[in-house]
Amino acid sequence: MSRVRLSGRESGRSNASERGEDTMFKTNGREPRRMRNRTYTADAEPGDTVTVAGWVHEIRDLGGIAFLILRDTSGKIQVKFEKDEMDDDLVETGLGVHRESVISVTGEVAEEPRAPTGVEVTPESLDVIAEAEAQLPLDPSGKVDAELSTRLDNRTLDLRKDEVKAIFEIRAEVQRAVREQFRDLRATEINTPKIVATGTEGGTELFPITYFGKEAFMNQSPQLFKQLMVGSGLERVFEVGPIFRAEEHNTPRHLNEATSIDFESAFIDHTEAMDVCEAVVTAAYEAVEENCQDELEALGLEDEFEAPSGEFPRLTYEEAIQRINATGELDEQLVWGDDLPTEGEKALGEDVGEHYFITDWPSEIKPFYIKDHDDDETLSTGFDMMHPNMELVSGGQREHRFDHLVAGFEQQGLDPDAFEYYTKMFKYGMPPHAGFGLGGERLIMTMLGLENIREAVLFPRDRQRLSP
RNA sequence: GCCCGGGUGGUGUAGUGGCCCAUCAUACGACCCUGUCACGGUCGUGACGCGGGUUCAAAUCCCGCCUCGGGCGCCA
Repeated sequence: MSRVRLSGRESGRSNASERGEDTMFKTNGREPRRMRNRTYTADAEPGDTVTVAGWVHEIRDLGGIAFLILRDTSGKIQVKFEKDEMDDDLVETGLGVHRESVISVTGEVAEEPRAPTGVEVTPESLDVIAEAEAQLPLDPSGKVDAELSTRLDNRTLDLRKDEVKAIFEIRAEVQRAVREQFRDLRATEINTPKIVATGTEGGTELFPITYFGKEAFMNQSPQLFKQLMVGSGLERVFEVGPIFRAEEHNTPRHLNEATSIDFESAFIDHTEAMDVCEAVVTAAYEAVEENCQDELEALGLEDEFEAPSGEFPRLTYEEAIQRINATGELDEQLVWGDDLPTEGEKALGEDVGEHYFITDWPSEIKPFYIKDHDDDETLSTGFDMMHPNMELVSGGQREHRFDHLVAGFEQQGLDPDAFEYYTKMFKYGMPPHAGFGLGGERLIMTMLGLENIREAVLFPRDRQRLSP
């Protein structure tokens, strides 16, 4: 039986124990003495005398002998109590703690084939650092399920479960890979304001706030700011950051605070933006496949997980509605100009069976800042990138010509003056540019087959949830 | 915003008018058990979201409220 290993650490990421001793509790000389030489359970080697610290996962008392399973971020280790041969106080303390209490145990590690991980610790001393209450609001050992709502109310305990922790390790890896891919493409990471004076499009619901007595809003997208930056000396930028939407929807795929992965570049067109989009999503999958095998295993996905290979099919809007109509899944046939209903998206996704783009949308159903085709102004350069189950990305070539931009505002019933901070920069040399916004949580959700987008956020904000 | 469906011990559930001072699992408490690994065994503690109504009788039916989930619309 193989030992529980430190998640992901052996696959290229830095490992404290490889650099020498555990540094986590050594860098600060003011840490309690007993923490300085703490050893991760996964690093406890037979013959060593170690101090391991973590949570009491389970106690199995067989009478004359008892086992305490101690869990930390690296895995679990068995602590053995032989009652006749050990100090009574030590036994009483060790076996008297409630599950999920934090303890530290110092003792010798021995090879033991009968132990779950092949090694076990015989305690010489034991400290109860933080006792947990007897009744827990959810069961971190996973023997009894908890509903999502209960889990979100008790996220700390929820993330003591390997399969939940794995989602966020993977999320971190996705964000790392995405940043690396953007950096490889010479894009500069930027951070734009989340408190703004005006919305991006005006149509979508915004969260109003008071800003020193003035009306302000939480930003629903970095769209306008990232466009302003392609005209700057940076030329090509990306941002991974929060967006806020006040829509009162109640679905497993919407959040009121979400993470948007945004990209925008000067001197590229919408087809090149699609190339970047494809590269970024593929890079995220490949990084997870390469560096997160333990996490995929914890989620039971080790066999089925597969990075997309090759190019994503690019369907025009017209082809898309024809294919949807051909599936016969919809009661009414779609006609040119219709937005794609959820049911249609699903039918098409099933038909295509992989990530794909929908291009050449009718101009009228795409936002004003998306450029129309030069040879056909009824056709937009806007594109969506779809996972078979849902929309992940929206992007396009942007309107960089001042006159056309202002006309677009007016056509959508927006007051160009309210956006003067934005439009005026189009008078001083704005290059042609394109980009996209990718829903970070939707990427994680579809990648891991999560049933609810809230599972991809530590502390989701939805229509009814404002805390924790 | 419109529509639909839920809320039963700490947690997850069974229970569609009387068989329910409510089922099962897990947790918790006590006791037994020297190799467990979802340890096992015996006993015990613990719940019908809130308010009102119908009825001889309500967890169960009705109304309001609170709360959770979902469908549609919408969605960078």
